Amino acid sequence: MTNIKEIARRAGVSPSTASRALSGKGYVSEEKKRKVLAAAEEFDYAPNLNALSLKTGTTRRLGLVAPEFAESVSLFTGGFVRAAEEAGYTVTLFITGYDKSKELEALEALRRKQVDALVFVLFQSELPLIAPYVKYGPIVSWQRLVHERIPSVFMDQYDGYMLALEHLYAKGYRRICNVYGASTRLNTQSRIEAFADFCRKYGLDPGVCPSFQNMGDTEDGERLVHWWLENGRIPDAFATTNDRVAAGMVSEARRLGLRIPEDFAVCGFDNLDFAHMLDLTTIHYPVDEQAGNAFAIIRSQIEETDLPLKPLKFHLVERATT
Amino acid sequence: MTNIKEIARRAGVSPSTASRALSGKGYVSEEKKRKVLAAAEEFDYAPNLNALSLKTGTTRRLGLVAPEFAESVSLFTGGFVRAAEEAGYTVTLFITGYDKSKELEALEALRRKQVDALVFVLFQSELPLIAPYVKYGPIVSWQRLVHERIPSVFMDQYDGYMLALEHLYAKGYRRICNVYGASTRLNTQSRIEAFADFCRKYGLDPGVCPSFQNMGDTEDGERLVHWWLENGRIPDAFATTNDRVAAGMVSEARRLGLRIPEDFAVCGFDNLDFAHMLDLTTIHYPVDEQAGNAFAIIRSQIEETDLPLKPLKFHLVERATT
DNA sequence: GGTTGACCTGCAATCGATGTCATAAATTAT
DNA sequence: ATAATTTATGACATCGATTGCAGGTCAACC
Repeated sequence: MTNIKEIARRAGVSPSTASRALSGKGYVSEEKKRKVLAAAEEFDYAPNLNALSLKTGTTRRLGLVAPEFAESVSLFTGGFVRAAEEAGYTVTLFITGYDKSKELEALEALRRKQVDALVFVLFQSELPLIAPYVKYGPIVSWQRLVHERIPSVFMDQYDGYMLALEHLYAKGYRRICNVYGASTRLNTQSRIEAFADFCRKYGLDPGVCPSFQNMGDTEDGERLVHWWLENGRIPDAFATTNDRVAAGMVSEARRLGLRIPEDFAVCGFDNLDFAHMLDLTTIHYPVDEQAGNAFAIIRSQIEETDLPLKPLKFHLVERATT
Repeated sequence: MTNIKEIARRAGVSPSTASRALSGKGYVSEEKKRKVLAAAEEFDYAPNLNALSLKTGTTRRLGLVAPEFAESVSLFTGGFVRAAEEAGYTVTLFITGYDKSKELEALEALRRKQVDALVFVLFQSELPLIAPYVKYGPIVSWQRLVHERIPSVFMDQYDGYMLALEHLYAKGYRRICNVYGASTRLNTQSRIEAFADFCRKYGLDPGVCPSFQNMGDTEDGERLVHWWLENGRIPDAFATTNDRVAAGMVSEARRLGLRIPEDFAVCGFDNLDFAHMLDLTTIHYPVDEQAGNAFAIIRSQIEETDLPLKPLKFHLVERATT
């Protein structure tokens, strides 16, 4: 439509002068500046960002790669986008559905300069496949990992899980069942350590209940209740990997007429939206702020400054299920 | 990095030939084609999308404008992004926080050719402010509205609400309380009509219970329960604007020791994730598919074809609260 | 043998901005 | 009065691709 040449013509100056007038850089006489600005106003000029991106080699656009938009991912996304917009960046979404080839597409988008940087929320690909792409722009991960070129903004869940265990102990529960998430995640390892330390501290037998791994969905929680009803004495309390599993346990228990926390207690993790509706005791996970930190790291790398990260802490939200 | 000129040089041809070889358009001898492809492979060539966008004036990037990233918005977003990626488009997110100036930024992004089109999920701005921007690219709305240049993919909630009312009637509830959403929304009007028709059909007195408007949050639901406990005989059933309100009512009732549906029934709307956890009877709203339709409309306009839209229907999901 | 048309290739323009450079006028310093 | 500096401006190259056009070869056809 109306480009800068057109504006220059209308104002009776060269494109260079028009550019200077509009950007405010370099020398321009007051008079011509006025004319250019007037022409820009009149003919509704807006710079073409693609031209700028080509020229500068940068887009002020970041890519966010996530498998889907469930609860905590959308929290993270919201926090990330807000932080980015605040600083004048824009965010492009890549949804992978746990498909590695889709993850590759996001990496290619970085290579083709469609985005300046990438944040991986959760991913499937092997690290050695992702790593070479850092030469095209910063890559940050939410998922916990160890790599010298790809920082991750994870929080070690040892502390958070210990919070849950201590709370259950304080409430008088002794036979505690661990409901862990994916066994491959480093956080599961942290939680296992936390439990071991917890048992040592209070002289409890770590083997009093079996632990469970790879639990993640509401359905897992529902099944778990049934498993226990059919296989021996139900534990005093469950410390779970996330609120979804916890919610599944709580709602299934209610359906079966069991009372919570009298028949058994449940502590969730994450403090998602619906935890409040279910009156679920849980550990609050500051996903929002963490997303802000992810952005800060990216921005630090892009702008070669050193932005401070917000220190984050888990905290207990006590409700009615413990 | 490595651009097409570099590849051309390495392959011993001109950039034009290299371009033709890479794109497969126009005549290129087999031999040179091989050489170009080999060079591209060897030197890890990837086209700069910004250059392409500048040249073609199109980005294959769409903007999605939403106030925040809560439940149903993220469902819509997920559906939209999946549909877009399927067709080779990418989606950039604009989160407004109900701030009109942020909505304007999204519109400006369209004008500056950062995106080819926009979809507004929910917005605050007046239509006459948005409308002029359609000359820069298609704009579609999820929020229901009437405008000849801005199509909206709303579903008239008359049918869905009637489904809820009929269900409550069939279950034997007669004193039904309407819990409506924002009074400014056209959908609220549709629901009021549905209720009027419903009462006429069954010879019920529409004024048997007061109706409520501008309910939207969990907290509204919680307050509503208290209001009724303090102000007269509680209705047999509540037909609500969305699951959040319904969830607030259900969870507050449980907290207060009331039994559902014996003391009162509640029917939600949307069938969000957590409805299952709360065993909430609700009306399923096919947000996913609707987002797909929103994309189809945009694509039709961009590519000047005429893609079919998927016909959508509400349906009842009966659970334990009615 | 000359015309036609398919095939192949590279030059140069283009998309819309920025920025370097040369040139020149106006101003200040010496 | 002259040198040095600041101010002002436009021509032109550049970012990285695509594409119209002109010029060329070569086989086929009449």
